[in-house]
Amino acid sequence: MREVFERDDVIPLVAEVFRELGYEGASLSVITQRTTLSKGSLYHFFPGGKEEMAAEILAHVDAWFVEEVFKPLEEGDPEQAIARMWKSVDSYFQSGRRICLIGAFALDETRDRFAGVIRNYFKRWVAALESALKRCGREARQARADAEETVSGIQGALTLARALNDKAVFGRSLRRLQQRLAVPLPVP
Amino acid sequence: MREVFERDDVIPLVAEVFRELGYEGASLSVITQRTTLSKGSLYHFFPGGKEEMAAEILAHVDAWFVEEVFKPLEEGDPEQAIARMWKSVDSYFQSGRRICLIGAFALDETRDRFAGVIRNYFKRWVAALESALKRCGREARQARADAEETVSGIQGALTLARALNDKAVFGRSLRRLQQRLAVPLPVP
DNA sequence: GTCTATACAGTGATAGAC
DNA sequence: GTCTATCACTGTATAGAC
Repeated sequence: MREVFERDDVIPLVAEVFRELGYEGASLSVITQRTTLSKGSLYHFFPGGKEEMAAEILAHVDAWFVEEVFKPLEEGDPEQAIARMWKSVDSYFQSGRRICLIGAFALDETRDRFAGVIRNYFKRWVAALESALKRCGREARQARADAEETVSGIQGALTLARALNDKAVFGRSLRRLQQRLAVPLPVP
Repeated sequence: MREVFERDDVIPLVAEVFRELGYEGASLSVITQRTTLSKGSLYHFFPGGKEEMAAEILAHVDAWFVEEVFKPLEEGDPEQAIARMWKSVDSYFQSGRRICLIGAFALDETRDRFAGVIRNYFKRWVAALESALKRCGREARQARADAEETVSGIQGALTLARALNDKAVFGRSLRRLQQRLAVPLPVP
């Protein structure tokens, strides 16, 4: 029995390896095991090797957030978009069982390789949320501060949940952040 | 010219390499360069190799926080201890230029090797802060929530500052967290 | 598009001279 | 306590058969 893969089938599998082991820790031998693909096949899909795999995955994750989270925040109904963000974040990070690959890459020298993507991802998230908050009627300075604090808080929650090996921490943190972000509707 | 090192002289140097490159990324060849010590010498100090180096460093960092932050929070005047915590955190993480080694280790499979230390570090930090907040007169549930949120928030701030390559983010986040934690003194 | 076989640099680690 | 020399092994990457 022999399976035939598409490039896009491989990406999520490899992504999970990077998430679990980090860039340096994700060796090709582990990747071959998890994908059930040989090195030859992997290099067929990604001639640039490991670095190309990681770049592709980061672009993939980024694109998902752009469509699912950032664009709605930027363009859609702000309150609906914010509610959707909380839902997407909780499900994407599997209620704290899964970490943020881009956030993890930001912490070590891996950042240097992918500085652009990493920076843009977080920059756009903060800016998109800030925009939505302003359209909710929040004052400009406050919107900026709250957006930054929220994105930062999500990353912190992921770290702490992982460190304590307690996904409940993630749920609690998310709920606190969400509550703080909920603006009281302007009194009619 | 030939330098003679003590084990304790080496630890901070190696620690910085781990912080920058992560556990897997910190190769012995880099460590020899940064310490100016040969592999032979390193194995003289750390017969257990890389894993022993990392364990030693984690214990070192942990001990520093215990003395500088946790114990004061647990035993000392709570308001003074909290003020001291903010100062220590800002200076330890060099206002956002330096990341948290223990937090970074928590994110990838390195966590599995050092799960105990990592868990205890964060657990004790949260508990110590919670204790101080209670002694400040805060209600128990609120104290717990605020402690968790603060420690989590610091980790998030480190991640975001690194990702955006903007240490100002760290300063702002720290100030916001600090402000939220500041309890209004009970009205006399 | 998949595989095996292979190249060869770099890895963590050890032995032994000084 | 320091070094150099060397070890076996795994790392990424490539070539070529099917």
